[in-house]
Amino acid sequence: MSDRTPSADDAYHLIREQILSGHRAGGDWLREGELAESIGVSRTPVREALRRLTAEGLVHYERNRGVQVQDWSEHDLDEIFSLRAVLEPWGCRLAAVAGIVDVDVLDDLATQMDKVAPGGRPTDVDKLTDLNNLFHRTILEGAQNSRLTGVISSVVQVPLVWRTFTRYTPEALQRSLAHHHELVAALTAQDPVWAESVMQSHVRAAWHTLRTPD
Amino acid sequence: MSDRTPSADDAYHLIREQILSGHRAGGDWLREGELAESIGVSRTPVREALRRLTAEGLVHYERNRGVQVQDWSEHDLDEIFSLRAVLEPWGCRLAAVAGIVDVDVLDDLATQMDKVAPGGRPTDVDKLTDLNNLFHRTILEGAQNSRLTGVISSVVQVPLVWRTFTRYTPEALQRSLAHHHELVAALTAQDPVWAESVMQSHVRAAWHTLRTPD
DNA sequence: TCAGCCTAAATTGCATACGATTTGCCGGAA
DNA sequence: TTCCGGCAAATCGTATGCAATTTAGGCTGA
Repeated sequence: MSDRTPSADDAYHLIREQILSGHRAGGDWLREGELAESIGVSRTPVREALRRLTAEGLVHYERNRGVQVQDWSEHDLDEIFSLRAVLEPWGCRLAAVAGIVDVDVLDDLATQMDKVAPGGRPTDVDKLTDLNNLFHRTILEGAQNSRLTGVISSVVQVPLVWRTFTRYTPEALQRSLAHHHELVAALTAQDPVWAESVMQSHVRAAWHTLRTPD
Repeated sequence: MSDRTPSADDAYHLIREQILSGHRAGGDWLREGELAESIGVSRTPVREALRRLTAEGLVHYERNRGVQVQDWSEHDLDEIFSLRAVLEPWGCRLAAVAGIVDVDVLDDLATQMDKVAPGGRPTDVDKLTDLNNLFHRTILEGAQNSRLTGVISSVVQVPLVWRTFTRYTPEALQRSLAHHHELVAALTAQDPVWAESVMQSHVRAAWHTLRTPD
């Protein structure tokens, strides 16, 4: 009961992590046998993990052929961000109206992000990513619609989007960080229109930032 | 190669059908052994089906305890319809702009629904349900955003919503059928504002219809 | 009577084995 | 050389068996 193996949805988390981090590239085949061996379990739990990832859209499944990591085009990015640009501002407005978001937590997250990326130059992208995802999720939870939260997170789980900040210029990142503080202010003021429009700017700015570089 | 068993994502479709049709009520436990025997396969493919259903939110999974059919409250209905009321009108607007929806197909579907429910009294609810789902899906596909389509269908797959028409009064159903024809007209005219607002009326009317009776 | 433990049945979690399908390679014929 | 058939290797799909966990019931003792 001490080193209890939570068991093999470890497999799920491990594989998922490898995909989101970009360690497994789009198009790579994921072989059940290989994964099972590397994780140290049998194929059964690996298959289970792969089916979960299939349902979430992170991998692509073909009967009798296996699964490969989904790969992502500019078109996918547009789909994702046009959807986000509708849903996140709406959720942010709902959160402002409901007024149950803990703005102190939010403010703390925004400040931590400032510290991790002084001058728009991140020192720890993983940390920044975690903080950012938590920030957005916290706001959405304030909208009191669990399906909204679920839908957005299912759509955002794409390497390119997940690791958004690896592609930001210092200027873009600083603007993004400023948006966070403005969101805190709008939510503190419980002004739904303000909150919605800042979030809309925030998402659309991110969209363009990811589209143009490279 | 003639009677090739497509195999046991049969299991998936069978179980899913039983849930959506209300044959398995919310809260019912789904035992792997029982399902396997009734379907005529081993537990392995049944487990796979159950995991898919878990990912889709149709059933609730607890480790070492099994899965039970998700049960649904009025609050779930509100979550679903408030989300639909944002997404479907938006998708409808996009479809009107894109102008690639085959309005003849749509018109045909709307007409078929009239015939299946003369005077707002359905003769075959399953047929009506199928036609309605296909109608909505066809419009959404015209929005050219596959994630939008996926997100909405994942949210709509709830017995209460899926079998919407079993709870309609003749008047409500007739209004719904009229909306369909108006949607065809708006999409034919390629008027995004018209299309969006009709769809918004359509969804919100459905919401209230499902909320009030009983 | 009732709380608590302890055992047995039911059920799930995982590993393994084997059949089925697909893929890649090799040789032969045009 | 190129195309095509066929065989072997790789890989997936499913069945089965056993270990681990949970649940239910009865028994004991206060």
